[in-house]
Amino acid sequence: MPRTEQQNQALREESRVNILRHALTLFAHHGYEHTTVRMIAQAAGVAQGLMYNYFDSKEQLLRALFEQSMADVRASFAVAEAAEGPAQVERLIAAAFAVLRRNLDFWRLSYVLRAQPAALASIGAELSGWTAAIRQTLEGYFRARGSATPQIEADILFALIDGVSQHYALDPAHYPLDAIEAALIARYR
Amino acid sequence: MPRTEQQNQALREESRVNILRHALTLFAHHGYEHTTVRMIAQAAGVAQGLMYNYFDSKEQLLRALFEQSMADVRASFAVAEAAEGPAQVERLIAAAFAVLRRNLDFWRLSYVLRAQPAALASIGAELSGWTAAIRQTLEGYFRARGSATPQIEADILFALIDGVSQHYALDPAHYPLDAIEAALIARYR
Amino acid sequence: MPRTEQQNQALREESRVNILRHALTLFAHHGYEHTTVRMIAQAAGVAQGLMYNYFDSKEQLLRALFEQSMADVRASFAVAEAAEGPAQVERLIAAAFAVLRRNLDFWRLSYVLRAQPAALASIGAELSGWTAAIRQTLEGYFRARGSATPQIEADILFALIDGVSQHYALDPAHYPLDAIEAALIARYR
Amino acid sequence: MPRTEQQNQALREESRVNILRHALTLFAHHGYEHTTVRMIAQAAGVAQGLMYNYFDSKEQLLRALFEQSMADVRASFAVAEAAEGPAQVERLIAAAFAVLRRNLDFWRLSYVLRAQPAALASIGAELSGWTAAIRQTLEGYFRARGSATPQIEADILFALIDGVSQHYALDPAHYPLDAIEAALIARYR
DNA sequence: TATGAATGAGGGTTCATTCAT
DNA sequence: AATGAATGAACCCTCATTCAT
Repeated sequence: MPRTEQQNQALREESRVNILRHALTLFAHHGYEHTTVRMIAQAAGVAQGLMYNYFDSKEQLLRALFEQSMADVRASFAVAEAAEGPAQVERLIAAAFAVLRRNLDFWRLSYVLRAQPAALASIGAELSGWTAAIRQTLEGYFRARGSATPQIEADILFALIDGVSQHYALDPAHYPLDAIEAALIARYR
Repeated sequence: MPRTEQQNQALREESRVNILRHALTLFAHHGYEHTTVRMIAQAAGVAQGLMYNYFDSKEQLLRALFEQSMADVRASFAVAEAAEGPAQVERLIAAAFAVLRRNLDFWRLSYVLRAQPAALASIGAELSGWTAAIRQTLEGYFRARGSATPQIEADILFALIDGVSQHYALDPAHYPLDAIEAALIARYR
Repeated sequence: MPRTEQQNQALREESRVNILRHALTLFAHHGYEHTTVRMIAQAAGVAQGLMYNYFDSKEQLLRALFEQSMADVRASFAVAEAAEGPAQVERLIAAAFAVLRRNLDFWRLSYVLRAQPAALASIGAELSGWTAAIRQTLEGYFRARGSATPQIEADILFALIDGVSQHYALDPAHYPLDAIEAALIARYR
Repeated sequence: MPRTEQQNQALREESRVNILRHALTLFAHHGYEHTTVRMIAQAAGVAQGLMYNYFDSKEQLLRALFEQSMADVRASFAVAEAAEGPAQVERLIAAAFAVLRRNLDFWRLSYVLRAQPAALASIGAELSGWTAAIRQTLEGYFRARGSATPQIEADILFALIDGVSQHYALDPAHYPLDAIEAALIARYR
């Protein structure tokens, strides 16, 4: 007897997620170009062709990966940002690093994509839009605080968060993210 | 009549530099993987095979490129850092951005390489060592100023400079680097 | 309650015929190579794997298809040929075109197979044998009529019927098959 | 020292023609789908990749092949048609079979392409246009002769030539093309 | 020194076929 | 009997590299 619709859906979802998970890790660590479809299949423990049951191409896999991770990140950030406490800037800093810690491989992947030619970099458009929005939020916070140059202030803090995030992503085991986070929050209080 | 030894050497050097220059631009803009040997040859106006007279492989070309650019950058930085003025930290900030402006393509390339698998990323070892040294220098400056947490201070400023540099490299035409530089120098005075 | 043996057999036969019918249409219109097993399954409204319950492979499906259609064609032809009337050649011409009209897709398929490599073309052996027999029959007719070169006459008429059939198969909506048939019958009376 | 421009051009032309020739034979005998790029390269005695120095894709190779052969065929036909003699229809018949004999593989290929799905069949558009023109010419001849139904006459002779050509192409060693040609010429005198 | 035609390993992708249910 | 997720061989194609000139 054939599997039920439900069984099939479960099987499919499992395979899809399995492939996505391993693809994220590999893309994040080896880059898009150096990750072959064969590598992903091997890491996921499936045949090479299976990927094409779920994604139209390697690039579509990357896209799907990005969309899903992006959704995760948005959600993570919303939760973190919604945390208690009066001070906006501090909350945003904490939220950014919380998201970074929770989605490290995705963050690495975003740095990989940033350094890509237009075609692939376009995948990061959503990310760029989102981060630009964060920068904008920051600018609003600084303006509300009465900063004389809120735009510059926002650019600076944004670059700072991005720089710290990238340094952390390069070597999470040794980078003193906690201490830096505390220092930044203290400084921007 | 055959060329003299000297003429030959001049020719060789010219070809070598010609190839290196175009390779840097292409690698910086399209990434290492998306830059083909044919593209470099075409941009440089020479035959594909010529590259192999000067470099053992595409990767060796990248290595050579990196070494030479790195030397340029060191020199640029040394000059900038040697500029007059009492304040160490400010001088370093200014030097960093001066180098960034002068070596934009190299800087882009370094961000491209950061996002590469181990094999290629190892090329950036020299850069890493050098930037670590700068971070160390920064730490010394902060210690000399009597900072309570010079290491954290150094990490923060270093991340800040790196973040700003990267944002500038992504869109130099619109990024307010001058204003940010001024603000940073004022802040760290 | 399980199905009776008879019900099962009916089901099987229905599925088999269903698959064969859709395969014929697809092979005839898209060619053997460009018709995927998935396409056949989809057209027939069944799962891909089902085909393998009835046929050992895609090629065996083609073979079975050919056998069955060939049997249909033989029967059609026998009926048409058995029609009243004295004149043998005319009757054969009319029979040939009647069969062509009734089995257009099979005819298309036979032209597709003719242009195939040995392996697949061998499937058409039965067809070739049969058509050779028709040619032989024609030769007998011409001999009976007292033709000086019955073999050549047979070859010519056979080529003529084949050529007309193929041109008709390529564009049945516009080809004046009726008029041509009438002209041929008049000519060979 | 590098090769001269002329030497290079000769090399390229030789390789191009070499590949085209073997591709024609293979396509004609095995069909387009069953001829792999590897097979062509092997038959031509070159590396698989070389084909792509001359043609953008396997399909473009087919196109180029078709264009060139078509030009040959047009020329052959023009020469044959220009031969002495008053009678138009006879001359055309003779020309058609002369071309067939001289370009047997191309003719086979055209039958292969006729049985292809739209995408590839479109390659044969030029051939179709040309043959349609011949049919039209035939119609003119019959009209000039005072035929009551020149269109039907043209269709019939055209189908006849096509049918004979195809039967000859299937088995040139045994098909009595000479005798058939003579018979046809006699009949249409 | 310099050229560019030629090579072939390895990439992404398709699809006939298998098999657990 | 029937399903469709999974398999993997083989396809077309790219591109770093070689080599005769």
